[in-house]
Amino acid sequence: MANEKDTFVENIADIEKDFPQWYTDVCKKTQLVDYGPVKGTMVIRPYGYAIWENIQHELDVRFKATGHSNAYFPMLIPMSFMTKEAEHVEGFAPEVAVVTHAGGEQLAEPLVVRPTSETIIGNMYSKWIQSYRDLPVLMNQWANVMRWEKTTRPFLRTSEFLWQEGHTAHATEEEAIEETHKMLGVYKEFAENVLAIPVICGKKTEKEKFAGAVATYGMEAMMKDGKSLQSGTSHYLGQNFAKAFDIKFLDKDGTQKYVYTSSWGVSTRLIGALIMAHGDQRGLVLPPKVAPTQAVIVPIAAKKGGVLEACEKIKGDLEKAGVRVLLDNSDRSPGWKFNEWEMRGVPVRIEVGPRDLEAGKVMLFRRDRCEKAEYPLEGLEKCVADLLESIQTDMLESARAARDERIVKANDLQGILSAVEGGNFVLAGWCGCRECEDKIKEKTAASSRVLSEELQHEVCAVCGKPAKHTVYFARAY
RNA sequence: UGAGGUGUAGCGCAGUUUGGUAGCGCGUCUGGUUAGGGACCAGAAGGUCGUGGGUUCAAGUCCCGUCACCUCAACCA
Repeated sequence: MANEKDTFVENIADIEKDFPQWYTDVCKKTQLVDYGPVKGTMVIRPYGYAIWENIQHELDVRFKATGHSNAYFPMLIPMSFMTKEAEHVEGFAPEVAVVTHAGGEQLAEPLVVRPTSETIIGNMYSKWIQSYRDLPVLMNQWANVMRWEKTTRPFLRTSEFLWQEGHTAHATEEEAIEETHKMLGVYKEFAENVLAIPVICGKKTEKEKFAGAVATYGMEAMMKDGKSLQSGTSHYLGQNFAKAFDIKFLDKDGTQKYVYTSSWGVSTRLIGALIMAHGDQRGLVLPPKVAPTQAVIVPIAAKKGGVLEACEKIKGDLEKAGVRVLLDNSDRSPGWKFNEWEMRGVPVRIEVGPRDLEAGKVMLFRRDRCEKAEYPLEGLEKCVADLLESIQTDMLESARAARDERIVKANDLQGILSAVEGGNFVLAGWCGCRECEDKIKEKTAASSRVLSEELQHEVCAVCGKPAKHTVYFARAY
């Protein structure tokens, strides 16, 4: 519960100065999340979990529309599975948790708590896939995974987190690559239309690629302080896991072939992205499509005749119109409620008092712009529904405008450094070599996020040799 | 894992320099008046200062150890 005055900072510029602190304060004060008793774990509280449920729902609709089915695979993976794909085991070895004892005895083979499920799913796919008729296999799993991170932050990096991981197997390379791109496209559409977060998608460099993948594509979102958050990934795995797990099928031409696989995922980190992409000095700003409560009704002078009754009626009407609505009839003062629900990011507030009712009006407040205006009581459902819709699109537009303002070009190391220090994404030329990528990281603390689709530079910002790519560089969470 | 910081009432903090019996604000509880931006009045409860040891007549305060949390860096969804 919020006690003292919860204005997190005085003005929006100050958010950028002390953004990490602002972020942890918001997470706790708005009752999204709490720390668990085991270090690095988080408890997602009902308000936070409700956002996750809305995210799950919106994604499930999209996954089903693209032909995918949900399934569930075990959390415990035999150690021997993890070691079958060389790059994969090397990439994940430092952060896996291992079960060595169970049932009061030491296990003959230790079990790994899944950091991701490519291996155990590969193992099952090898049994399920025999013929070209079995392909493609298009599955998704909603699950928890565990990665023993050294330092943690709510939603952005915790030892255990919730996610979905899609795993598909295809007869041909083209089809698997197409799937990889298609799902990245699904993520992009979802991020922009549901989360109202504009994203930059593209291929990751070798250095940033998933352990065991042939190619990794990422979705990067800009946070209010200009840093980037990797919000989703889609991997083309080639035949790496097919060969490691012996996933073969008999093709039409009568020969045995390895399948081509893909995997893709987004996690509860998206909740962190929502907070950091839209939040302001008053706290959360949630886009209507994922807000647990889309409209809150605050009665004024509730004891006076008719006020509470009118609120109940408005609530019923809105519910009928499909709006997630809450009537706050607790005995707090109205001002307290205004601040509380603003802090928790509810998109629309409906103020109902005796004076309004007399005039046949109510006051609507929209959280994204902090604007208040009178609306007629008659036909209010329609007004609220329309308002929610415009909040949704306005949030995306203003986030996009803010982001585009902060994408700049640079031609050398100094240019990259001053740009990222100003909280920008930087487009710079790159020759393609690991040394230059490392040097940028070392000198500017910015990492390569994704490759731009078009080549916009002639030379590498570091070595001056001809540029092979234009790359988005940014400091990242 | 490297560097820095913080642990005192449910929450946020002061007190530590210069040792002398534990303070403030918010919240909570009781009663009442209120209500259009975190209301007001009156009363009450609540902590031995993260933790272990040491110095001292006396330790929240000084010394040594230890744990937890936070920030930055490194690593990652």
